[in-house]
Amino acid sequence: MHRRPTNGKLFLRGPYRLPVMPRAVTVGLHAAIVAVTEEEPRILTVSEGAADRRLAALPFGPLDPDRHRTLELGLRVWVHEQTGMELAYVEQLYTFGDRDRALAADGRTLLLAVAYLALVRERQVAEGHTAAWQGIYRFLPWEDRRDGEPEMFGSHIRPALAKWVNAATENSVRHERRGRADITFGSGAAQWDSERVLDRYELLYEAGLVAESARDKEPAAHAVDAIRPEVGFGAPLALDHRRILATALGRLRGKLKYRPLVFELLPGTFTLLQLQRTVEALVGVRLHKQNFRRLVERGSLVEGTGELEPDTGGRPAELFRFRREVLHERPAPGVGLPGLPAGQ
Amino acid sequence: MHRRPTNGKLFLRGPYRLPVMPRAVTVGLHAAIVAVTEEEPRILTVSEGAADRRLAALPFGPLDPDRHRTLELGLRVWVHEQTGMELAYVEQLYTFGDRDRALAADGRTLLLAVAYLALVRERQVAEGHTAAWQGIYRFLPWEDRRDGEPEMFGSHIRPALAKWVNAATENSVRHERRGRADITFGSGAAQWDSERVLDRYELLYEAGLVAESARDKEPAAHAVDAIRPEVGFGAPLALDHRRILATALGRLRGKLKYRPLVFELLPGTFTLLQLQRTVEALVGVRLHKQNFRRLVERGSLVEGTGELEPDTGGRPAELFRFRREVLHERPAPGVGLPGLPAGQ
DNA sequence: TCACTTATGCTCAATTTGAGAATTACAATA
DNA sequence: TATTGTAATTCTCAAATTGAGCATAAGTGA
Repeated sequence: MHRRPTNGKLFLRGPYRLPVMPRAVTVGLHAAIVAVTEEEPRILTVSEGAADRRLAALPFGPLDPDRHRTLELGLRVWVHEQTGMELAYVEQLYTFGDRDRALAADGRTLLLAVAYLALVRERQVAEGHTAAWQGIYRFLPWEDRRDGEPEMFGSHIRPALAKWVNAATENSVRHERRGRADITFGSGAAQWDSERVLDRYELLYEAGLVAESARDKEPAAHAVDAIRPEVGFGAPLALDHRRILATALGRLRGKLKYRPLVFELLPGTFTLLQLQRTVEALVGVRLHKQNFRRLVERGSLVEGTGELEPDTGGRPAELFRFRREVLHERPAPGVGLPGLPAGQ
Repeated sequence: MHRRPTNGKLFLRGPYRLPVMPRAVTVGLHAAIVAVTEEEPRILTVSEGAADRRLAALPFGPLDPDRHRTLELGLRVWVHEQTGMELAYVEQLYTFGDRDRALAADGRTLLLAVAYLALVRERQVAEGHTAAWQGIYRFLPWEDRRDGEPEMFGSHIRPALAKWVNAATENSVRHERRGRADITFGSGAAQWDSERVLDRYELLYEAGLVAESARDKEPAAHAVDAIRPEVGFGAPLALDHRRILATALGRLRGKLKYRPLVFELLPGTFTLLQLQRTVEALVGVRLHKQNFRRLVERGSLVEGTGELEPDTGGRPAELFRFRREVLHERPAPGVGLPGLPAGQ
C-alpha cells in the first residue's frame, strides 16, 4: 500500500470513502504446518542458506492478488513452492501487525502477517527443498508436561519470572506482574491451562526472556547469526514465527476438544493408543487410558476395522478408523480429554 | 501495496527474500461492536448519507501504519472517529481477502479486511455521529430460535434450500449440497448448532439467497440503492459486513461457554434472570432457568450483593456482580449452557 | 512354560446434568 | 385483608458422565 492521491472510488463499490490513505504495508502469508510423528509434534521449517548461519523460519511469502484468488490459496502456493507440500486441512489463525515487532528492514514498511495452521501427516520433504521437520517443543520447551513439569521450568523459567516480577519498582506493577505470571503459568491459585500457549510466550517475550525480545529491541545489535537459543527458553525462529507457532499450538490444543482434528494427523487406521499418544503429544499432558478409550468409543468417533496391529509389544491392538459421519451427526465432536476438567 | 522494484532488504531484517512483489492490496480494519439491550443483541452501524439511499455498514477504516502502532489501536481510532465510542473488550476475529468478494471499485485493488469483535454496554451514540444500534437478528433472522424455529425458516429458507439442493444436475453435487445444508441448518440427523452462524450465512450466500450474492456477481447491475432486503433472508449490509457480523456472532456464541464474556455486556450488578436473558439473546435459544442459576453460582462466576432489585414483576431478585477473581482461578470459566449439550 | 507388555473389559463411587416440583416474596386487586 | 399473579429461589431425584482402578486377555521373547 503506497501513498498516493485519495480516490474515494478506489475502495468501495458503494459511496463509502476512506478518509486517509495509509503509507506502506506488506501482507505476508505464513504457515504453521504441524504433524505428529513418533509421539512428537513437529513443525515444518524452511531455511534458505547454510543452516548454521540462519534461523529457521516457517514457510511464508507475500500475498499476490494477481496470482492468489484467496489468502488461503496464496498460502498453499507458497507452501508448495517452498516445501513441495500439498496441504489438506488449513485454517486461519490470526493476523499480526504490531509496528514494533514486524517492521521491514527499511524501517518503514509494516509487515502484516496472516498466519495459518495446517495439519498433515509427516512425509519426507520432496527433493530439491530444504524444508525440515523440527520438534515443536524445541521452540516451546515449557509446553511439554507429559513427564510432569519439565526440569528447565523449575531451574530457569520460574526463577527468571520471579526476577521479572521483582524487577518492577512500583508495587502495583509488581502485583500485576505476579498475577499475570500466576495465571499464564499456573502458579498460585491458578492451574496450568494447556491452551494458554500464546500468553506464555508473550509473557516471556515481554519479560525479555526469549531471544526474540532482544532482537526486536535492538535489530542492529542482533544480526541474524547473533541470535542464539537461550538455555531453557527454547530456540528462536525468524521474524515473528515463534509467536505464530505458539498461536498455532494453542489453537490446536483448544480445538482438539471439540473438533475431530487429530485424525488429520493420523494414518487411515490406527490403534487407540496411537490416537491417545498423538493427542497427548499435542496437549502436552498424559491422559487416563481407559477413560480416553471410553470417550472416543462412546462418542462414536471411531469404529473398529477388525484388523489387528501386532507390533504393540504386548497384546495386539485393534485398528480403528475415524467415522467421518460424526461430522454430520453431532455439533461438536472432539476427542474430549478425560482427566482434563474443561480448558486444561 | 504497490508494484515497484523488488528490494530484498525491504521485507526482512534477516536474509529472507520475497520472490515476487504483489500488486495492490489495501488493509481495512472493521469492527463488529455488540451490545445487548432489552433482551436483544445489537450491532453498531454507520451510514454516511441519507439512510434510505445507503446500506448500513460496520465502522471501519484503512490501516495507517503512521498513525496506528497496532492493528487493534488503529481499529479503536477509527471506531472513535466514526462513532465517538471508546472500546473496552476487543478481539480479532478473522481476516478476509477473497478477490471475488472484496475488490475495490477500481476492480484491481484487493480489500483485505481485518475484522474485530468488540463488546460494550449499549450507550447513546454521541452527538455529531450518525452511528446507530440495530438488532443483529434483522440481518440474520434465522439465528434467533428463542421462540422456536422462526416462522420464516419454514416458509422461506427451508424451501429455498431444497430448491438449491435440487438445482444441482449432478447426483453427487446434489448429495453433497444436501449434506451441507443438513449439517449447517441442523436437519436430518444433525442438530442445530448455534455456533455455525458463519457456515449458515456462507451457504445462503453461495446459494444466492442473500442480497449480497447477486451484488458481488454483478456489481454494475446492483448499485447500492438497488440492494434491497429479501424477505426472510435478512437485511444486507455494505461490503462484506454481514459476513463479518456472522463471524462475530458465531465466535461470541462459542466463547461465551468458556470465557466470562457476558459480563462485558452487563451493568456492574444484575439479576440472574438478566444474565440469563442476555446469554439467551446471544445464543438464540432458551435455557433452563434453575440449572442455569446452579451453573453460574456453583461456578462461582458471580456473587450476591445482598441488594435487591424490586422491579421484577414478582418477588424481588437479588443483585449479583461478576467475580473477577475467577479469571485467576480456573482455566476456562464460561457461563455454561444448561440444556445445551456442548457445542449447541 | 514363564515373565512381561500392552489391550481391552468391567466395576464403583463421586459428580454433574436435566427436569421439574415446592416454596417464598412482593405487587396489584378484589 | 385475603386473593391472585408473577418471579425468585430452594430442593429433589433420576439419569448420565467422570475419575480411578482392578481384572482379564492375547500377544512376545527368554
